[in-house]
Amino acid sequence: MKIATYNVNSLRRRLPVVLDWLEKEKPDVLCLQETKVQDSEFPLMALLPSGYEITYRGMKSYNGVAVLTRTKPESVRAGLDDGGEPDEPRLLHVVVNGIAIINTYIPQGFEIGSPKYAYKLEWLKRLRAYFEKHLSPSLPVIWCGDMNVAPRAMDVHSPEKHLKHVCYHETAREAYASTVAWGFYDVFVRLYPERQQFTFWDYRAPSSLDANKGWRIDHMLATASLADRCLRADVDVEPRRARDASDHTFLWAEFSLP
DNA sequence: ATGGCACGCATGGCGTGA
Repeated sequence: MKIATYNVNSLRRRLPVVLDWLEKEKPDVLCLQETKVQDSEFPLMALLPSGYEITYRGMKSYNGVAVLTRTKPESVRAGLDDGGEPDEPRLLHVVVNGIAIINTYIPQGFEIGSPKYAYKLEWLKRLRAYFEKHLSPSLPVIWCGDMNVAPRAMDVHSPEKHLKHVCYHETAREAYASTVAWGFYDVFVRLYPERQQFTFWDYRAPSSLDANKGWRIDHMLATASLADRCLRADVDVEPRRARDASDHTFLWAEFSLP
């Protein structure tokens, strides 16, 4: 099973990139974040010819997640369900081939000390509670998406400059690590522990891609039994170089299923 | 040290992203 994750930064703007990549890579599952489109405006007609089943939850202007699957999901959930703000356009949980796939767009957090940053930390905590409530580390589970956290110093260019950045601050890394510790393994890191490989390069420094000044903030994690079955994973940088590119690119992984 | 670009929108500037 091949599964990929991609922050599109507007699905409508990125349709050619997404359709090209589906055609080229033929994943079984593609998780998208920042679709930036409310459900009534979702570009279904453009995507259906690809043959994928499409599950989506969006809102106007911001956020929004979607999951494309070869087969119809056996079940679908959206948002956190602890009685707080469900924030559906940031979490889709589908089950495909008996495997739970959780696609998240973790809040970015604006700046340290802001209410948005507190919300980010709380969101990661609530997500761990979600895993505890609905899943088990002994089951095959995949969690992927735009986590807005660079877990290690090597996951951001110039880490010393970004100690107070909301995607690298110690408290963000700790919050993320605490959710991961529920029972997940980063499959890219397991395969390539020493490799520096970013998934995001800022638009605002047009040279960021050529200078490789990026961040690894998009992640693919799996519970133990599944992580052991991940034989290949990689980041496809080419779509970041394309015309009208997103500021993120695709991360994918393959699992050999029993 | 600062800002830079892209996107969406009850759009002609602003909020948001990271």
